[in-house]
Amino acid sequence: MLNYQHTASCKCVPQNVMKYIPAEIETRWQLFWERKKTFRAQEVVNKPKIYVLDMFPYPSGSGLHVGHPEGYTATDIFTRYKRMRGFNVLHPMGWDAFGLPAERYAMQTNIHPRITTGENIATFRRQIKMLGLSYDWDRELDTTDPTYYRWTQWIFLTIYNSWFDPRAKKTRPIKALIQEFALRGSESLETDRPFTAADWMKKGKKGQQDVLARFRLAYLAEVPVNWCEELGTVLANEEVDEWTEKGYSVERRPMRQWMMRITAFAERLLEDAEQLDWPASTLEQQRNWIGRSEGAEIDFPVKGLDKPIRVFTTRPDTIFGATYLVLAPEHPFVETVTTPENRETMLDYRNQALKKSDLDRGIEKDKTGLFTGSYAVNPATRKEIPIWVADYVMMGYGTGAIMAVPGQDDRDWTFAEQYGLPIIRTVQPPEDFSGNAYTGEGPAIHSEFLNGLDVAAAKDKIVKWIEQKGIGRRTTRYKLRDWLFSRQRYWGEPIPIIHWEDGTMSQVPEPELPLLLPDLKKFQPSGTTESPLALADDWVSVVDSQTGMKGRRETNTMPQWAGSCWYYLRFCDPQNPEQLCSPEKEQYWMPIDLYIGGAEHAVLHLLYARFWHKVLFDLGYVSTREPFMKLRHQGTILGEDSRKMSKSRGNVVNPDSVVEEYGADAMRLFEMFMGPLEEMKPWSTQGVEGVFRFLKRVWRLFIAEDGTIDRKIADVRPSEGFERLFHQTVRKVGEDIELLRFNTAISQLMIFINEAYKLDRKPRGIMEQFVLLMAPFAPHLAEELWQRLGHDDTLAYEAWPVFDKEKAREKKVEVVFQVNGKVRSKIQVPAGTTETDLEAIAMRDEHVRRHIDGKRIAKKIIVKDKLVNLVVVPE
RNA sequence: GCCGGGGUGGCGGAACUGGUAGACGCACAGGACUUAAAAUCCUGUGGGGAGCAAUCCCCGUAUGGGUUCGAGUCCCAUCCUCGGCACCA
Repeated sequence: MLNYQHTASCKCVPQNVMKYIPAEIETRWQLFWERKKTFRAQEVVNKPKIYVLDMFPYPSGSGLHVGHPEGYTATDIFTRYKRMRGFNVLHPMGWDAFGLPAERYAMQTNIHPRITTGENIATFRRQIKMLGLSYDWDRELDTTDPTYYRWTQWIFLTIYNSWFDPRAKKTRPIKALIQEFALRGSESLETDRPFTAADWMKKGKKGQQDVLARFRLAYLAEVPVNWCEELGTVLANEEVDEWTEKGYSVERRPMRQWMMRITAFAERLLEDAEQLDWPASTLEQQRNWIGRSEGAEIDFPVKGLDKPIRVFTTRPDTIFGATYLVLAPEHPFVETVTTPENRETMLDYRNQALKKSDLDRGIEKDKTGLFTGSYAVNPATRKEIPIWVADYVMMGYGTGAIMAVPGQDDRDWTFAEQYGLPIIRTVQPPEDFSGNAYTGEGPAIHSEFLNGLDVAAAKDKIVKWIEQKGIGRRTTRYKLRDWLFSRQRYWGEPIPIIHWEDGTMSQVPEPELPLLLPDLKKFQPSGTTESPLALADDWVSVVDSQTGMKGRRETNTMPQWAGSCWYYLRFCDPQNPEQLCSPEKEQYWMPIDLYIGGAEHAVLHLLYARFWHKVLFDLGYVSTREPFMKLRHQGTILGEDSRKMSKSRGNVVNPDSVVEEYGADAMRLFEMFMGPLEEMKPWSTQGVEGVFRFLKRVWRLFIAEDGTIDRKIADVRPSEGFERLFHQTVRKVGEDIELLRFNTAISQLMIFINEAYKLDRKPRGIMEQFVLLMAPFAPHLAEELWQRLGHDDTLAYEAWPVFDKEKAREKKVEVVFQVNGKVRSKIQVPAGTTETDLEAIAMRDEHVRRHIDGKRIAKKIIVKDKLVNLVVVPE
């Protein structure tokens, strides 16, 4: 049944073609594959599955870059190999097509982004098809297609309608929380503002929504954002660098924005990452980004105030050295603790700090700060310590307040020196220590009951003390912040929310999805901080048909990451009109067995997608904890001058011209032969010529000058040596593909060809099998040869050659004779020659004798099939 | 500064759990074919030295140490480089 769609033969082969002309062969086979749907994945069948995914591209106006085919070819080789090994392969491609460039182009030309996006996709599709990649094109998808973004919106609503239950460490429907509040209030949940069931009922719709917003996984909040005036949009912290590098400026301002509560998943994102087969550096980056740190929260009473200042520290053991407190400028206590005479300068200082982004604050080396005029009490020493405000403390991390311990912290030391604040060491530095703050290990000093304890023990003891006194507790904090989800753009998924005039909001009812983007007559920024959608009056204004209440649609759209957060799920069931993906198909195909894409997505895409996946997992829509089991990055391809490719340097290589000149097979082969997949490596035109020459050699080995199969390929028995090489080649190529080491697999194919050239008669059976080995790498050439060898079906599902371990074994091996570790002689012996025999041969060897004569043999090391090493000493 | 990856011929890169360093390709040189060139095929090619020669000797995987019969591979220190993070308390 499997091959029924492949059995028709292609009748259009011009049998007289004798030269290797890639353009001719390649277009013909690409057409064949397309017509026969050769690479269509089968629906759930009783066959091992494998899901191999490329990170889908943003179809930019400049077309495919040579970096794209690198990863795509790698997965293509892998999947073609797996098909031949009997796997049901899912290998799809699609377009991450929402994005700022199309919108900016629309603003300049007033051409709808849908049109430019469509054109760009057409270019990308053509270029990708020209490489002969074995995608199942029936599953092609486009994030800007309403039938796709309908489900992006659905997922948004699902997230909006969920909360994270810290007791179960799990996502639950918001309905469950509403029920709980109605029944028991907030009693079993930790919250700043607790309430009873009765309170809840009295709150009213708006009041209840405000409470729920504090729990929903998607929520609106007033947050300081990175606003880019030229782009007319906010940017996520992660995106700021990208745009500032391009020369855009970003300012800090508070805005009401949609956020996603990714922080609730920090621990799980960290924990579950341990199971993943990902590059160490990527896991490390994610760990870094999440930034877990263990420590304690401690309350410091404020003189003349009934509320204490709560600080977070990872070094509670140093509390006896806490000689002052520092609040972030944004800290809510700043106004209350600042004494009237300091008020004016303080407000001034705060306003300045607010304008700076975290980035700017980081760049400034000098620390600035102001004394508030108030004092707190160090609960350990019971001494009064001054409260300062300084912008080296960030509101977004910990509690936005620190206990400053200059003796053990470099930043605090610098600040303390600058403002003449006391410094007390509470950890004894080693005698030879000459620095300022000492952050290393050592016994506690000046710390009363902690004295003598090492850091870990002191931490333990002081935390117990703090908890006993009820002034704090052990906690874990994360650097990870909630994900700023809204963008002031037109070309993105509309957020399906309506804001009503009574201050409440509601979601667009599910049957009304997709909420389509309105057509705009003119593409221009709204002129306010809203997206251009605000200009579409008809679209924005809504009236509730039942109550007549007026409302406005949410005008923010989703970030580009949204569509790529779940596309891998849609590929499993791309046309399903009822569900984002049927559970049956999801269970069959997921998780992704191999995912290849750029390292630049190490934190952004890969973290966001994992987050959404976990929400969907908790709610039962997906069956795996993690989406991407094995991840690899392709290395950057540099220009021929070993520098980054860029238009300004004029070293950009265009895939179109490479394919035109050498063909897709040569392009594929070269990109794989350049070096290890993950490494950065320079382009080389001569290298392309080298692999092109190899392909021509393969061609000429099979095809005689008159275009028929070369008569040297005949039904003869292979020599033992050639047969051995063949079996070794099958083994090596198979192993290397499994390990994604394509460069060494190709070199083995070259070795085989070099040997085959030396033969007068080439055994047909082996040569045909060799064509199959070539197929994943140079599929067009392989198909062509396969057909000319008399097969009338595609080789895509031919069984991968098997090797015989016995036949691959070398019968003779070279053994080296060393004297004192230096190679003095080499001989050929039958494999398996015993140690005793080896020793005897070595002792007779004239080269060996020359070096041992007149000396005493102190030691003999003999390794079978490898070497004999004689250690001699002067007599 | 911290974390992670990596330094191998003229170049891209090979080298299994420590066991012949430089596979394969590029470039280069010589030869064959050709009127000639291109293409193609064959041979050679880490550096230095001795010899008419077959051959032999020394050095060599960033640097300096160490472990070992034996180190590109393991350990320590240093230098360089790429990537990430960076007032994260």
